[in-house]
Amino acid sequence: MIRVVVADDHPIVRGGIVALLSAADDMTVVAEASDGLEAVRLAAEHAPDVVLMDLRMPGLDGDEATARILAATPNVRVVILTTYESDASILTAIEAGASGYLLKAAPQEEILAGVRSVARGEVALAPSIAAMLVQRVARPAVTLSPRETEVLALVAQGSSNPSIAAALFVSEATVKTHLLHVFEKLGVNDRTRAVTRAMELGLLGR
Amino acid sequence: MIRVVVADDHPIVRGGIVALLSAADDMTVVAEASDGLEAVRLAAEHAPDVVLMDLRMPGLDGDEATARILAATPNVRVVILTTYESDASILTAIEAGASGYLLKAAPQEEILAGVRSVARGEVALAPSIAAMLVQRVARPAVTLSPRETEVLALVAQGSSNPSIAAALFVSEATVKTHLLHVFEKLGVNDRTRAVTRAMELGLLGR
DNA sequence: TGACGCATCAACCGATCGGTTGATGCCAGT
DNA sequence: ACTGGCATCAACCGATCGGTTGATGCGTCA
Repeated sequence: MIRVVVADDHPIVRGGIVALLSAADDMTVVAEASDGLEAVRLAAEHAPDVVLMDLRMPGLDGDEATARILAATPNVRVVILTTYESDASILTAIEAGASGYLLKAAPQEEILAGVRSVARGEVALAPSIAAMLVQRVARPAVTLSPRETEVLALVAQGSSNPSIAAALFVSEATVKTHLLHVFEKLGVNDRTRAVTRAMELGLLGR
Repeated sequence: MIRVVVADDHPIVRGGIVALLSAADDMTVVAEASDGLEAVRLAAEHAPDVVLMDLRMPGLDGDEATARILAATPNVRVVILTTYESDASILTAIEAGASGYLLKAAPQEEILAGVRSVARGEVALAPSIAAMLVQRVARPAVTLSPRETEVLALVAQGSSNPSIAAALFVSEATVKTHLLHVFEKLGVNDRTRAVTRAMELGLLGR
């Protein structure tokens, strides 16, 4: 019997997940959480086999909750179940130690099979996530340095190079250098496209 | 007995919705659709009291499906049930004739109450949607002309004014004039902020 | 008819941007 | 010690951008 804690901030979605798992002969839902912090607390309290958790929740997101759950209860395995998110957020969850990443758009049988795999100690990835990881290994992702990200975020707010320089207590030449590095990394030629491209890649918040 | 067609492309979410409605004494789910086209077909076939439908679905989105359902079966009422979307997409659904707009994050009782209101001929709005509509009436939304939108989309792709002018077979002065109008309307001072602001407002696709 | 929104266009000017060509220094890893 | 990434900085220059000040013409609506 696979013991599961379910965490999702949408009650109607959580209801659907609980109903699906409860109908399976080999699973039982031992607790339900509506945010990341509650998921961490219930995992510690119930020591389930699997925490099945959304990624985007109020307060504490699923990736941070994953890290905390695994730090506190290393025998628990975490499966992320979410709508498609950016490559960057998927990778953050996997780097945090999630053993599975499943999509809500998947057929119900695929979600059940994923939970079972993870309970057996395997890794379960939705096919599109697996494909993304394969591609990522073949061609490592673009990353921006913290400073580059900081400068680009100010660009996205409409700041000019001189005003960014003033805000960050550096010279315009420094701002410009950071931006040129960003353009190189993202393969773009101007600030506006850099912003939209970074958003597409999940490197800049929306 | 309120007869409902449920439309959502995520099987696990649809399962949660169906479970919730089926557990209510006064509701029965007469059919389930996994996309907008199927919702239109099932509404015509079953003539339910209410179609409870997601907004963002493959093939045909909920707003277009709403318009088609109402054109073909005017006695059916449509309730949109979705995660939060942009103000613009909410308005499009309401303009298409949806009688309700509910959020998946809502408590289950609120979703049931919303469906009952709509079945009675009333309008059901999630509180945050109602608040947005009130604000919208008090302060009408920004809109961009088709040409302004076209120019701004090219800006978002990193095109310079000269290249936009060439692409659209107009002069640079025309491009610049459109952009200046966009800046005025959006209350911004530069192209980059215009793009991000328009995305925030749902005026430019992501 | 007049007003408004939209689309189109021009010229001038200062500010900003992007590219280029360097440079220094710090830190971490091999 | 060396290398690479990151952060910082400068000067010059041409291209682009944004603001300003106009203008015309079309279609729609009251």
